Amino acid sequence: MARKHEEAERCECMHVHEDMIEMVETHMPQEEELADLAEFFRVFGDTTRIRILYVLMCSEVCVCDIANLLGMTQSAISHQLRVLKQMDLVKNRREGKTIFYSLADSHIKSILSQGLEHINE
Amino acid sequence: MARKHEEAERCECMHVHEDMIEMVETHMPQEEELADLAEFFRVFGDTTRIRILYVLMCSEVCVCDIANLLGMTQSAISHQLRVLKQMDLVKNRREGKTIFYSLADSHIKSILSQGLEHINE
DNA sequence: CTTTCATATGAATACTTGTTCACGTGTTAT
DNA sequence: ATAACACGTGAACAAGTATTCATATGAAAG
Repeated sequence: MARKHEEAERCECMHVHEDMIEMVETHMPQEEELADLAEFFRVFGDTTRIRILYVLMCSEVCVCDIANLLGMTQSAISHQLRVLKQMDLVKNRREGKTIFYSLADSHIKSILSQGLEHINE
Repeated sequence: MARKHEEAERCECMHVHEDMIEMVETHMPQEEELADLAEFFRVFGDTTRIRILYVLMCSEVCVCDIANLLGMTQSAISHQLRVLKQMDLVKNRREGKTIFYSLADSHIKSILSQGLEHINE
């Protein structure tokens, strides 16, 4: 989503100290890392994906079960599982015709609960 | 983002047990809470906003300093600060003509570093 | 091989979102 | 009052995204 922002017209003021600029530039992650970080959090920015993650917290389940539980089409779930998989939030396992999905990492739960903590003041 | 999904055509299979369905439904947060949660994480899903947060981790700064530091227009920054403020991630303070922004909450840092932990395996 | 079932995927569409542009607001100084 | 400055904001546009629809893949059964 970050668009162009090449040469922005800047105002004249500059309140920050020189060492502050230094400090910001040393603490700020690299551009690529920032992009990865934003992409990571964007995955949590959708209720369907969050609901899928909450289902997978309870149990390993197949795609069509998730679709049933959430009242959505298999296709929609499959598309979102792809996103979750690409970000390494879920993993899957084949058993005959069905494919079972589960959480890839246990600290996903921790991130979600920290989010809940914040919105509940 | 989350669109209609009223009546989805569901496949016939149902692998999950009855008590699993029960468990999912008791652990899944309410619809409104899920929406708030997604909205919260969506704020972190943009590199500009993340960069602003990293700047504010270092120091309380004014809008135009952020614009200068990030090489973007004051307007773009102002729009994003509004989003951050609405989600209670930042607070501000007026001093004459300038308005200083700072982090509203210290555990924002914790959420960001957990994100970094994940993407660095 | 053909059919059936569970899942994946590409294209299309409606919706969302970040930035820019122009202008409005509020404060300080002259 | 007027000008200058820092910041906020609404409209508009481009780019991104979630879902649907139709179809493809891949495995098991007949």
